[in-house]
This record gives sequence, C-alpha cells and structure tokens, in this order.
Amino acid sequence: MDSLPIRVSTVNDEVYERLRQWITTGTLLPGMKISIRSIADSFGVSTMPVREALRRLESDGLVVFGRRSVTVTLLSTDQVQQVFQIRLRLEQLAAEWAIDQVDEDDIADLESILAKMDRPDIGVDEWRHLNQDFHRRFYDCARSPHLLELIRNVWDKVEPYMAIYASTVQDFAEAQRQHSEMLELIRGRRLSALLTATAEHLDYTARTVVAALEGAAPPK
Amino acid sequence: MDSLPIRVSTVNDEVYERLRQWITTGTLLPGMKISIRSIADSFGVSTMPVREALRRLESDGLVVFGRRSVTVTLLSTDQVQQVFQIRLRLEQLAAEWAIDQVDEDDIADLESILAKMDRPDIGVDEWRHLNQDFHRRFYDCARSPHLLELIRNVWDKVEPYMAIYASTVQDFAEAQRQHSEMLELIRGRRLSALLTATAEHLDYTARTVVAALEGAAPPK
DNA sequence: ATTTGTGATGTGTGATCACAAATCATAACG
DNA sequence: CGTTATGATTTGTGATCACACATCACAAAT
Repeated sequence: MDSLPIRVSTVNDEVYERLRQWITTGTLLPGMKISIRSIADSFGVSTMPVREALRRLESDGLVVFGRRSVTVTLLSTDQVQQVFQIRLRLEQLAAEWAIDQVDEDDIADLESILAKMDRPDIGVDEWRHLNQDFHRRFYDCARSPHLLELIRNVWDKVEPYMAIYASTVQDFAEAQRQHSEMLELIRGRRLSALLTATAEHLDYTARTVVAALEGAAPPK
Repeated sequence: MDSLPIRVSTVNDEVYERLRQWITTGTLLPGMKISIRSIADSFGVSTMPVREALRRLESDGLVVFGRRSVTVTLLSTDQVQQVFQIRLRLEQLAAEWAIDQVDEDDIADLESILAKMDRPDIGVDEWRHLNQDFHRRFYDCARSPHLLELIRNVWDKVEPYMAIYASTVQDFAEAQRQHSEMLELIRGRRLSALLTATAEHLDYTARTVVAALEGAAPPK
C-alpha cells in the first residue's frame, strides 16, 4: 500500500521557491547583490539552506556567484533577444506535440483562463500571472513534463524583464488577440498556422520588452 | 592594465565538475544511489561542498533528491527520445546562427577534430570525447554562450545513455560520414540542407541509442 | 586633486556537530 | 516459510563556528 500524499517540504525548497519568485516578479532586480546572511536572517533560518537554494538558482541561470558575492543575473538586450529566440523554438516544439494530444478539457481550461484575462480593469500583476497560467497550460498539452520544465526555466530567465515591460504598458489588447488566435488554431489542429502565430506572438512580446528595456534606465 | 588570469577554483566547483563527469561518462550509472558522505570522504573534503555541488546537478537535471537519498537521474526510453527532439531544435537554432558567423578558423578547427576521429583503431572513450568536441565546436560558431550552455546541459542529460550505446558499438563510420556532410554544408553556407542533415544525424543517433537501450538490461 | 597604501568590515567557503527520519537487518510471530 | 515488528545503523538536513579574501573607507603622499 503506497499512499504518497505525504508533505515533505524542506526549508531548502521553501527558500528556493521564494527566491525564485522574488527574482521573476521583480522584487529582486537583475544586477542586485544578494547577501546570504541577510536572506537567512529575514527567513529566520540558517545560511545553509539558503546556500543550497542559491546553488540551484545558479544552475537555473537566475543568479551568478562571484568571488565573494552573489548577484541576480543581468542580461544584456542582445541576450534577452536570444533567450526569446530559444523560447520560440521550444514552444513551437511544444505546439507540435500538443496538436496531437490536446483534448476538450485542455480547450476548456484555456478558454477559462483567457476569459479571466479579458477584464478591462485588470491589474498588471494579475494579468502577468494569468498570462503565465495560459502559456503553461498551453505547453502542458504537449504531455511532456520534461519539456514543460525546460520551457519554464528558459521563461523565467526573461521573466524579470517582462515585469519591467508589463509595468510600463497598460494595453494588453494585442496580446489578448494573439492568445485568442492561438487558442482557435490549436482547437482546429492547424499546426503550421499555429507555429507562425506562436512566432508572431513571441516576436511581438520580445520587441515590446526590448523597447521598454531600452527606454528604461538600466538597473544599477 | 587589467590582467587577471588568476585561478580561483573552489572545492565546490571541483566536486561539481568531477561528479558531472562521473555521471556523463558512465562511472555513476543512472538510477545509482549517491551517498553524500561517501563522496565527501573519497574526495577528502567535507560534506558541505558536495551538497552544494549536488544541488547544482539537481537543477541541471542530472541527479534527483529523494526523501533521504540522492540518485542519478534515470530516464525512460520515451524521455530519452524527447530529449533528443529538444536537442534537435536547439542545435538547429545554433546552426542557423552559425551560418552567418562561421569563419575560416572555425572550419579549420572542425576539420582538425574530424581528422583525429578518423583513426580506424580509435577507442570508444576517445571517440566520444572527440565527438563532443566536434559538436561543441560546431555550436560555438553560433557565438552565443547562452545557447551553447543550454545545449550542453540538454546534451549531458542523454550523455549517460550515449555511453551505454557507444560501448556496444564499434562502427562509427556512418556517424563520421554525417559529420563530414555537416562540415561541408556549413562551409558552403547551405542552411536548409544543414538543417536536414542535422536532423538526420540526431535521428540516427537517437535511434541507435534507443535500440541499444532496449537491448541492454535496465539498470537497477 | 588624484592616487596609493592600510586597516576595518563584511561575506562566501568549508568543517564539524546534533538530530530526525528513512533504511536495513534481525528476530518474533502467524 | 513468509510476514510483520523492532531495534540498530545510515543518511540527509540544518545550525554553528573559524577562516581567508574581497570590498570599502579613510588618510597620507605625490
């Protein structure tokens, strides 16, 4: 009898998730120095689990260990664009796999998420959260946890800059239109059209983010 | 005057590289349990740097932390095939970028590596090493350290199974022919042909590895 | 006013210790 | 003989400590 709903969240995992969220949501900005002891104190734990969590974030590419310092990874504009290119290839692959696997429940969930995003007075934070939900639910149709996690990792690398972009823009109409289009295309199993739509959506997002990046002052 | 080629390798880094090599070369087989204390003792260090190194390998996807155990990641045949699909997309992207950036030095280096692999009495370990060199040097032409590292990470996930495959086969003629073809195509800047050649090479490799995997007894 | 040397401070690194939980071996029981 | 209970052992987790080095501030010299 293997009952496995046992909760075994360790301190390390907790710190890892929290720090990851702090980085991707913009609480910790790219280029900022991180003090292991400060983090440990503010969480009320020892430095050890913080160190292990930071090592994981290092391999995720979200933080960089220097000689005697840890900083949030800072990407150049070129690097941001490259990551978007990588994201595109991975998400197109997910789209290919999803076409053959998607069912009615998937469609219904996606419609539900999209409906929540259609509120005109929606806040930026909530919109970003739902945007993440939509895309993740979308890739989830590919039925490949491995690919899903990889996309999530790459996604999170540019997520801090998405936060900067989202805070300066309040018009999500175009993005919403593209989402609707993608949903229609996957519903109709129109693969090639879905691939181009995905490319257009990501290109649009990348261009908007880069524009916001160059308009905004570079973080110190 | 900023000459700073000072070597500052930490114990953590050392352990990380060694363990990574042990996993990718097959010294530590997929599914094997890892004892943090044993590793620490065999390296003559404390458990601390070993723990941090293992956390990095966890985010790399090479080891898995259980409730009270650490094991080398064990992939199913399906998962191995999926990783090869992901590799293909990333390496095709690298090929696209490389076409516009490759110069004579790159070609010369690739030819040199290929020449070393042409020895008929070459050992499997040496061949695998040179094979890695060739592909990495190839992606290096894309001039994107970020993409290069990502490919390396994904590559290493299936590398343990490449080791199993390589140990059972002693005929590298077909792979060598495909390498030569890829080199010719990048020399002639023939992008679309290079993309299909890359696809064929990776498909061939994946099929061979999967065949060896199903033929071999699953590791306990 | 700029540069350089020196000391104080802060910070990551690595070692050691204590503990709880998982694992395993052995024995008791059906 | 197979199954379960139980105690010993192993092992990851987290805390604390000592240390070396990077960083910064201030002052003295150019």
